[in-house]
Amino acid sequence: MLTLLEPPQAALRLHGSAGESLSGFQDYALMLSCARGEAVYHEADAAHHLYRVLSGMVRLCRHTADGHRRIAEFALPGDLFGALHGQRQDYTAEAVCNSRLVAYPRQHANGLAGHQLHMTGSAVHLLTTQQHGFAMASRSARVRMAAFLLRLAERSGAVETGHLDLAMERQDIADHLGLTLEAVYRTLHLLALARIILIGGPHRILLQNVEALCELAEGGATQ
Amino acid sequence: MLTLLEPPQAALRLHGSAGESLSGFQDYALMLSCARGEAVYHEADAAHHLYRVLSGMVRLCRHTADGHRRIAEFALPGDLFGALHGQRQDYTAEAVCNSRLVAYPRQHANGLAGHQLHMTGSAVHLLTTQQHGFAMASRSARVRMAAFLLRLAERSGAVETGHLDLAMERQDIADHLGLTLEAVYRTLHLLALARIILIGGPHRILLQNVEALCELAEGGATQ
DNA sequence: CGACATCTTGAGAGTTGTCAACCGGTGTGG
DNA sequence: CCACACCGGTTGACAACTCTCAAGATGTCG
Repeated sequence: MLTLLEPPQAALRLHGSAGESLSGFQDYALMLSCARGEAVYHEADAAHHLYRVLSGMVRLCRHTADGHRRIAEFALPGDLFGALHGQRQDYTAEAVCNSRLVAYPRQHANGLAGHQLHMTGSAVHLLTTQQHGFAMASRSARVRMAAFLLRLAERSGAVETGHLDLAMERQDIADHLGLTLEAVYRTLHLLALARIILIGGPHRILLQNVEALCELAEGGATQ
Repeated sequence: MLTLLEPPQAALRLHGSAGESLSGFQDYALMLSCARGEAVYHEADAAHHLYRVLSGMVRLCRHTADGHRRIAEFALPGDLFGALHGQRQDYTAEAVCNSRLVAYPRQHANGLAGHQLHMTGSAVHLLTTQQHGFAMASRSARVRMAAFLLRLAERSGAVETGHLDLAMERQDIADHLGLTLEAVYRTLHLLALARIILIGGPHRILLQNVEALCELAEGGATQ
């Protein structure tokens, strides 16, 4: 069973302690650490487990035929990820930064509070996917970036504090938003010039005008 | 109960016969016709029913603050639509062309085969939303159009026959793909010049090179 | 200190948005 | 019956935006 948590590509270190955040799974849950850049699993791997982020961040991505990468989602602390249905994983999961995860064997998840977990996972994923899809429907880099920052801020609780921690690299953001690396820099710079955000280093964004960010994200027209 | 099926905005005509395609719901299902352009329900209406398309096509859309319209999905014959959770509808549903629908009271759907229906609906919607979102991540009009045509062809069984029926207008396609009306024309024209499709009128597309369409939709890079 | 990855900015080319005009069918009223 | 308005479809010209390519700045780690 433990070997399932150690795909040959990833140097995951297992911890003895059990997960503590999901009732009913303690006996089967396994905690694991994952260093920056390490893969938790790869696309088409056997989907034996569900994962929950305890700390850090995980990116769920695919690679297209022509070598481009598309990041479907960033999983934040508290988020579940891993294929709910089917035998194989849909995405590759990689740690954006040093992260701690809990792995739940899917057989037990299905057996115990399976339905609830199913529904929760599905509903959350559906909602988040819809929001992202709507943002991507706009072709403007400003709108995409605004929607991305806003959603990340809401999910990480940064709307109140105004302090947003961008754990991922610029290239990650680019692959998530369907933009180029340069467009990400320019757009962030643009938002900073407009006094909507303040860039306090590569991984620190201060939200100065959430209102304006909302307007951009929502009302954003075509281009 | 019948009044629920007749929101004041839509002149829906009810039929006496019950739906015949979903076992266990015949006693509660109501069949209804909806003329081109009519609304089945509006965003934020009370979500009392689930709907299934028997014939025709329904667009699920929202209107942004600045008056733009975004079509999240086109529901084809066999597709379910309507909010699964929550008290209110997420989208406005309008008939693209004269359509026949079946309405299932959600309370009975939840009571009887509720879980299965839930899961089916969620899973289908999630899959379809993901695919669309991935296509939208590309900024190229060609890629978006190719993915749209391909997915519509797969869902309507047009891949085999090669004959695709575009019931919706060009503006509907534009609002679905996040493009302008003119871009839709140009892109279709471009695909026609490349011998990938053949335009046999506003609502008829002949698929001439599905391979090339797949390559465009999948391998499509950023621009 | 040097190598390397990441971050950042600049200049030109390409694609799409914007604006405008035209075409064809349909419905309506004189 | 015909003129007209109207809607959907279609195409062209220009501007704006982003991508591409390139170079430099900053920072991290050996």
